[in-house]
Amino acid sequence: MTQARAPRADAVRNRKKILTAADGQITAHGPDVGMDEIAAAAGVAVGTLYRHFPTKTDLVAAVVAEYVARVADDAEAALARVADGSVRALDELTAFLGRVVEQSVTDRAVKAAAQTLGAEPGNRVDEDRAGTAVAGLIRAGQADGDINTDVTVNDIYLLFSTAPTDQPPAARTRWLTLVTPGLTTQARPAES
Amino acid sequence: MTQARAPRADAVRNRKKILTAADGQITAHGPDVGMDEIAAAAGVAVGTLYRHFPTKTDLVAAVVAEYVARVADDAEAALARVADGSVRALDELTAFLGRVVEQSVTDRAVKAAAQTLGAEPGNRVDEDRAGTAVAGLIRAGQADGDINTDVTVNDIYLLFSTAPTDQPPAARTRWLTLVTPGLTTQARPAES
DNA sequence: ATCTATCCTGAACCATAGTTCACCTTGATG
DNA sequence: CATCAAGGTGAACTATGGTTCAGGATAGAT
Repeated sequence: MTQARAPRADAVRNRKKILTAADGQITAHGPDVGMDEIAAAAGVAVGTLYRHFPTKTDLVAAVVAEYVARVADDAEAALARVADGSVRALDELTAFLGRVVEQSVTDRAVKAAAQTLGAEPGNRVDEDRAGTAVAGLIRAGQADGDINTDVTVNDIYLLFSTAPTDQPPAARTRWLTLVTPGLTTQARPAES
Repeated sequence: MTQARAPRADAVRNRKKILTAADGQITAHGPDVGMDEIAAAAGVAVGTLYRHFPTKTDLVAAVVAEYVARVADDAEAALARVADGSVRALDELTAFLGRVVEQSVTDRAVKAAAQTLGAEPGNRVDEDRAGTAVAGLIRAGQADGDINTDVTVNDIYLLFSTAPTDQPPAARTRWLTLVTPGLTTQARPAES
């Protein structure tokens, strides 16, 4: 067992700066930001990007992975609240969807970039975590009689992937209103 | 008044071939197909593309315009059928949405290309035609008591723009099922 | 049949953006 | 401190893809 040397402190710092900058730049200027611009935003030279991520695809994949992890955390927190019994599962699920759509300016840009570059999310672990949590929410909602019995996790994914991310907030809210009834057992009441 | 000379026959033919090829290629290989590939698919040299469309953006804009025109025709036809009184407006609207989602492999790719290149659709005329027709369908459906009173054309646009185009047919169908209840006054019955 | 304006061709040009690499800096270990 | 390998730098290289243009072909009019 040869003792592996620990990575240098500034290297760790830079890696973090790069990921943050990449996320920010992709969100702000779309998937086509140059590596140069990401590097500039991170206050680092281009070469440093390539030291940490062999290719742009890898960099984007890392950003996506981080995003997925955040979503997974969110979903698990929601499920925990439901388990406490303090809130209805349907409400929690709706709120969760809302939050995702909220941040989804990022989501869209990042996902688009990922697709364009053919990047694999890499850590399917977090994806599964999110899926499991959402499945729990759905089951709970069905037990309450609020969520339609034929609804599955795939349906949530489907809606996810079609969220109107580049639209203004009002449109995103409206979208959520329009889409929710398909999951529930209740008809949607007309708004004022 | 100087008499403008009529365009040559082969030029007209080529223009059509180019538009068809561009549509096909963009649909098949995404927005990033090269001009070379489009030219090859059209059986024409690159220079010819540039004779008809000064820039790639213009070419894409033209393709989008054609697509919009087709959708407008479809919507108007649907409205006409409703006016006959032979079909319910809600059914016709749903069917219309279904058809759009059906062809929307094209839609998505083309729209994405348009957005990437910042192409203006150009003939807002056809867009208005589609909008007017859809508005008519909605009004009719509301008169029937089938469509929720707060639904507007913008809602339809919103759903349009979020159609899961790159998904397999089964997913698209399911999506339509999930989304429709938001428009109607009825709750969705669970599927088998 | 001839003529010419219109149209087509495709090799070459150029701008952009990802990627490399030879050289310099610096954090950590002794 | 002294040392050196890990880390950082940024000019230069390269691949890709939109765009141009000088020369050749052809539809259509006379």
